[in-house]
Amino acid sequence: MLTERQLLILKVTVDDYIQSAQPVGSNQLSKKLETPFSPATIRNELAELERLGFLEKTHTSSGRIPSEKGYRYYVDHLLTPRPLPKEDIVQLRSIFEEKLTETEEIIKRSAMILSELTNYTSILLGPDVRRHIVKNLSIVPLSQDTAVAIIVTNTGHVENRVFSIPPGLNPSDIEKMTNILNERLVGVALNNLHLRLEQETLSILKQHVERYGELFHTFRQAVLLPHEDENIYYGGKLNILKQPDFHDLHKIRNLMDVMEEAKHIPMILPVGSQGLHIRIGSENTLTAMEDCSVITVSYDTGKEQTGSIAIVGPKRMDYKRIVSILDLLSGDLSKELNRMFKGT
Amino acid sequence: MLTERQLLILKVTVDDYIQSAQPVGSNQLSKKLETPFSPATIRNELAELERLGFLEKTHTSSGRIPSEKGYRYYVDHLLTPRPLPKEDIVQLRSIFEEKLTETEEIIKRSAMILSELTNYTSILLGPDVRRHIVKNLSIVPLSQDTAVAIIVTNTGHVENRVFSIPPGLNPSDIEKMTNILNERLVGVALNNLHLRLEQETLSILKQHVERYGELFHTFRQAVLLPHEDENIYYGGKLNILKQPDFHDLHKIRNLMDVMEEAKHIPMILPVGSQGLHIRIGSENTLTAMEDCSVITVSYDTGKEQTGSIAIVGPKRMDYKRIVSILDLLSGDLSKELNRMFKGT
DNA sequence: CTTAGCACTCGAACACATAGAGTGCTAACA
DNA sequence: TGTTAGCACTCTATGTGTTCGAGTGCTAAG
Repeated sequence: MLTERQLLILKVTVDDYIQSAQPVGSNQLSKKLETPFSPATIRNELAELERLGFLEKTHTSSGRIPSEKGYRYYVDHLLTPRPLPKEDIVQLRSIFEEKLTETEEIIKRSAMILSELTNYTSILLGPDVRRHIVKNLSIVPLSQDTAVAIIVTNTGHVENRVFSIPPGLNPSDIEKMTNILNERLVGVALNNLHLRLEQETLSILKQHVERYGELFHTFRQAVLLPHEDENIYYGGKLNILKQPDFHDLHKIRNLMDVMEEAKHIPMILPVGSQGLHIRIGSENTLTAMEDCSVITVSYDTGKEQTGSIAIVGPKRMDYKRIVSILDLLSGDLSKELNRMFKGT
Repeated sequence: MLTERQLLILKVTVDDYIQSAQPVGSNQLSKKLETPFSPATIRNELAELERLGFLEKTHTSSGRIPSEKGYRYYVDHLLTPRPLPKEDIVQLRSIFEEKLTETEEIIKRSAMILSELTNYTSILLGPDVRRHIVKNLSIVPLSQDTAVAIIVTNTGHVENRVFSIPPGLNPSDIEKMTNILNERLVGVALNNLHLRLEQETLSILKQHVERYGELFHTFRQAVLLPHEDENIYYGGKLNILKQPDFHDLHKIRNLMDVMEEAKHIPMILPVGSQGLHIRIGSENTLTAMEDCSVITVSYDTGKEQTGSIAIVGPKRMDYKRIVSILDLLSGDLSKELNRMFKGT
């Protein structure tokens, strides 16, 4: 068990290192502590903290830096979230100032403000498109052999895909098909659409639409998969380059690569989980992120749908500040989005 | 005027430096030349080429590297485009293999393939959305007070925007409005839409739609500006980090910053111009790009619409190869897109 | 005009010395 | 018994000197 003084020294050490990015020595600490102990005393404590695995040295005669275990302890027990400065709150709230009408816009904007405010990279995931509810379906013919299928969801999201239509098809058949689709599929979630399409509409189409087979087939193909990556929004991708912790070009490239790959996103932003989570260094599943810390938080958009936010920075991240910021934003975002879609 | 031999030496020097990124010395050149002159002779020529401003030294006793003037001369007079290797052609043509139905998809894919093939960054600009022709307009109500306006263009592009509707409006009025808009605005280009909206539809709406004022106002607001930056596609943004020429993190950040800013894009990709252009180093308008060369080419999509492609790399760029690649791709792209939209 | 020869220059790599920040340990102190 | 002053020690960062090699410019001979 750590003594009061050890806790204090650990806290101050981590705080100092987070702020300065320089190993912290006993002299510095001695000056900084409220109850000033001599450097020698502090050296003893530092040695003990190192023995316990909370601190590390970069080389034999250097000051101490927090180990991952140290950061973890700091985050779990020593984090005293202080209220955000007013100007930060103002800037965060500015997201909702200009009445944006689209979820997408608000999230985009949040990503930008977050990265400005934190100087780290922000990744935001919008509510899962696949759970949106179909509000309207339409088919607009473009040429002899192509048409565009448009699906509007309850959130105002619009999916659209060009598909080919069998040449020489009777235009009224397309209209009929549109009507049938709307009758049967409005109210269905996008991820069920495919299934329902066959169950509910195929037999009816058969009765009313000539050459339904070809048309149905290409249409079905078109609505098969919503673009999965268009739901990810980034802010401050280049902020990584600002961090003194990252100097190895190779690692930077790896990191940026991983973050942009849509397929890695679920590893960074655990989709299901609620609340705020902090992953430090090797606690991240992706090895490219072993030098990073990631703070994630979920927000909800009503109707049991959630989105999530991640801030990616160095392990030497300003945890206190980021936690406060994310707490505030996730709340605000939830409120705003719920307000927007209360009537849909 | 340069002698035959000087031309040869200049060409080989540039080629060699492009390939190795190392200053080129007289010994190396002597070995590499077909008619082998002694290093001493070559030194004399190099000195002359330097005096004329085509070559530079990094320090007094180093080999030579091309100056901007040198690159310019090389590009203008010494570039002998050789046919692309087969595998490159195969990879380029693979863009059109899987029959993509949307312009956007094809361009996205081109950006990716280009960056893979060149190891530089590619920026592609799609055909100017504002010149697309309205094919269909529709309004889908989402809730009591919001609706989404959807505009489909002849290219299959779909613009959509959520806007608010005055509460308590008669739903049939929205339908009426949609009909009127379709009657009057189909066939109009997006950039004229705003003007035509007022000229053609306002008076008719007045007659048929109750409380047309509020509805018209918010709808008008919604279709005001298409998102201008959604027409830019990047490939291999991180390839910059691969180039040995770029090591200064600060410059890299500036460069990447500039490229991602939509407002700078017109400076990189001159929208109006036809054909292939090469800008070397300080020939670029943006100071952040003074260490880069940019090769741009336009492609056409029929109906007098054009898009453009840029490859951004170091001044020490493989001009020969990139020019060949862009030549081929712009042709293929034009053909394919023209084919796709011949019937619209 | 070409080239061999040569003195010269500069950068990269390496060894070495020094200063400074920090440590651990011991012994003295309260 | 906990705290602290003192001291030897360690390691990094910085600067200096040396050497090696690649490359140059110039001169004089071919």
